[in-house]
Amino acid sequence: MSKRITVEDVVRILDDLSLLVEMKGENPFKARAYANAARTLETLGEDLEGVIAQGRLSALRGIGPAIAKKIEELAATGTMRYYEDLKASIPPGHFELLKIPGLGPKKIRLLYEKMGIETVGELEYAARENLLLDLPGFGERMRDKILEGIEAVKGYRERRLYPEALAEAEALLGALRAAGLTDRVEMAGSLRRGRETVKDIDLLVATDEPVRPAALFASLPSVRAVTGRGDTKVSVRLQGGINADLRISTPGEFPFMLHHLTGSKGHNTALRGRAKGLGITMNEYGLFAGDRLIPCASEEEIFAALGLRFIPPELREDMGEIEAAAEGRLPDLVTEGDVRGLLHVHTRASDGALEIEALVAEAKRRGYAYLGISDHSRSAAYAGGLDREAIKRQHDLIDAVNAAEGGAFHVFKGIEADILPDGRLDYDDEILAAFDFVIAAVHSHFTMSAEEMTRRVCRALSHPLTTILAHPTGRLLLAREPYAVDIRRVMDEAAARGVVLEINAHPQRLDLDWRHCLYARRRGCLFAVNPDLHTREGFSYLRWGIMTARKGWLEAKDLVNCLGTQELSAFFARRRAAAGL
DNA sequence: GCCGTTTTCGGCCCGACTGTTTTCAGTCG
Repeated sequence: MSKRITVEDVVRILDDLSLLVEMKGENPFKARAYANAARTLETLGEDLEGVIAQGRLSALRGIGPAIAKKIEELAATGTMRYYEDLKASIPPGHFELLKIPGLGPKKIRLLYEKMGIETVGELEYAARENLLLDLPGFGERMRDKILEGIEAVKGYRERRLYPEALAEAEALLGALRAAGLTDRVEMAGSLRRGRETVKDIDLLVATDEPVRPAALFASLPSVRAVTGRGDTKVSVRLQGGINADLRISTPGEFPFMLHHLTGSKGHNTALRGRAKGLGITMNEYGLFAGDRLIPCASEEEIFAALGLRFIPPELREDMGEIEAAAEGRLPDLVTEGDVRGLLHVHTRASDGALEIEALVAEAKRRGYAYLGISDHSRSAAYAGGLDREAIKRQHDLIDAVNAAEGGAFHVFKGIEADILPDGRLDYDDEILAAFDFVIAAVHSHFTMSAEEMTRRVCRALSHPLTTILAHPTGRLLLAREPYAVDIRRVMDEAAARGVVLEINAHPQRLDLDWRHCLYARRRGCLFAVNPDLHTREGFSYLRWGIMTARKGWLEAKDLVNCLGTQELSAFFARRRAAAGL
């Protein structure tokens, strides 16, 4: 019985094959063929197993007899011979080298053939020792760029995206809870605070008998190695490479330890300062008035003992939360349940996987009242940007869907319009005016100076038909730094123009960053937590966006997609009326 | 390796940028 192969597995392997073939120096069009096949499957609107069972694989665009045969082999046996062989013929470190900006399959192959470089470490050595300068295509600038890239890759290697770390942590928690050895088991650390990337997993258990939970934790199947072991703490490295710490506390000390391990460091320091002002000493074992322990059964009671409302973990970043809690002006943080609909949704008309009807069905199933469709604009050729005719077809379709829904559900007409290098939007005003809302987004020319980029984005914000600014910094967590831009000036401009700031909920974006939300909110900006979804799975991204909004102190009233259909419709209409176009 | 026919093999998306090449190759989105 082989492991069930998902379409995501196949897509990943086809993308790998594309890279491997290119690194081998084979026909580049063969590499592209694998990538094309991956894109087809990525946007497959039906069940892969069904397609295979019916022998229809090679009928799909971009999948011919050879690739179909390989996929069938994979589905039947769980492995693909060709892929395994190819992978074995290339140093495993070459995949990591691809993460260094400026290095692609060709240059990596050259480094390997001329210099025998297989890993990031070897490349760093060669770059520092000036050994690369003789290679064609490598000069001093390239050397500096490589060294910069290596620093970034090293930093990324230590961290994980939040959902990945959360899944690992939940599996550990589940195993500990299932064993029933402890009174309480909780996550702590940056994971509990909802940080966008996580360096290690912190877990905490309460028990009077620490030996057995410690032994259980150290022997879990997902543990690769035990890296530290004391009376109250076990440190391990998991199979996936991430580190996890289990702290063991007594039931009585649990709330204090939970608060302490949740952090942040800055929050704890500030809170200890407040305690000291009240004549109270605070550490991970308790609150003490002199020698006397102030008993607290929960975090709520700890905060109360310090004269504070409960501070949700997301806010514990030393951003003024203690003052706010003291003055009773903590925000009433938005929850997933406050969200009424999703904007920024892609369809098959550009690079999405689902048709509008399927998107509507899924949105209704999840209890939403509306969707805002926003495919890519024409300049995004690589993503299948819409031309005038495609827009017309889509609008006719949306009108038909809305008519059929009879008001029970609403689809808004939107577009994700590229912000061109000079700051203009990707269509003329006549076309833009046909949409209910316009999402402006930078998708190209990332390497401008901060001055130029800021001017570019601000010009787009000043367009009267711009409704939302998408992923304001363009970052990809653990993969690409934000482009150079004066984000404060961008937020000022958005506030002045009434443009909504997107909190892109894709776990690799989470952009606008929560650190900027407070500033923007004070300037009077509104926000939209947008899934930027291309697949059915994308519906679940909303969770990460809401987490980010909560870290940014946002309430339901700050988010336009917490408005009801009529109110949002009126909001869009006001924007368009003000544009006078 | 796929596609579409020019039914048997030639073309495959592309524009911009970067660094190094003085006419272009590789990378990126």
